[in-house]
Amino acid sequence: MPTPPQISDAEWEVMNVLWRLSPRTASEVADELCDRMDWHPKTVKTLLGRLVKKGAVRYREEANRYLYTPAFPREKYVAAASRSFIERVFGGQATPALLHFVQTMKLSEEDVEELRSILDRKQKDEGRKK
Amino acid sequence: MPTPPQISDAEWEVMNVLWRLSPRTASEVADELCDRMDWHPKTVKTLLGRLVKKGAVRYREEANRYLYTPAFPREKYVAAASRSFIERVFGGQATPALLHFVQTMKLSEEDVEELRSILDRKQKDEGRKK
DNA sequence: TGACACCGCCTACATCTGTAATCTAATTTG
DNA sequence: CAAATTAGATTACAGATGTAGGCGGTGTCA
Repeated sequence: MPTPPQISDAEWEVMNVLWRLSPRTASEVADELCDRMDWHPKTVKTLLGRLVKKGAVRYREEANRYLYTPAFPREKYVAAASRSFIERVFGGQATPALLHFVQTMKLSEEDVEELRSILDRKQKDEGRKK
Repeated sequence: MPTPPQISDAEWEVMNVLWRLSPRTASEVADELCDRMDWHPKTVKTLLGRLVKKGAVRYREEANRYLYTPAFPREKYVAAASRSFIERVFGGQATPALLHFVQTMKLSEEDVEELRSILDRKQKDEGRKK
């Protein structure tokens, strides 16, 4: 299993579209991003090409058009990006990172409730493992 | 007050040293990083130079040596990096990011306790504001 | 006092990134 | 069918980044 290739900020935007909706033609992806990001269609095409070259995206020809799909699940990229972010910004210490987020973010009543219940579940699981 | 300039991954390492210990001479910073990162001293000097040029680090000459200090507090950079990370990876939705972290991270008993108490405090503050 | 070791400053250089334009072959359109 | 549009491939190009090397001044040790 190959490791997912590194992708840049702009490439993330493209991947985000494909993770939400795929397979997609280049133009469909471009439409989305030209709109949301105010990018030139050519730019989107270039990014798709680079993603294919580095193996983050695959395509197949079908009914004489190219359909693009992510080559790796979003979760892999989320995990890798999270790790590298925490590494850089918090010296690899995840707990300070987490505390920072919880402290600085504004959370709705429901968010807080959900967090509490996740913590409850985690504690139970921990206990069970031991 | 000007906005903190963008800094790259390698530059973060340098800043991390200065945020922990400053003011520092270039060689002191270099020693740390040559060790931890296995970088050439020249590389560290270059990075320091770039950081000075872009205004993220200031220096003063004192007893004929240069002493470097961060020009902005770490918190500013942490906040900016967090925002851009969440933007890229979670489409700007901070809550899913947070839930993801809490779910995937392994947390000690104390971590969970601390999180709970932060949540308690937040809820109380919210109530007070209303 | 001469050779050396460092210092900070300027230069180097291959990649990666953002942001397209051009070229060419296929497709749709009048 | 010829012209125009489109799609993908190739090329462009400047600024950021990682990773140093070289140069000229100066303090150091023998």
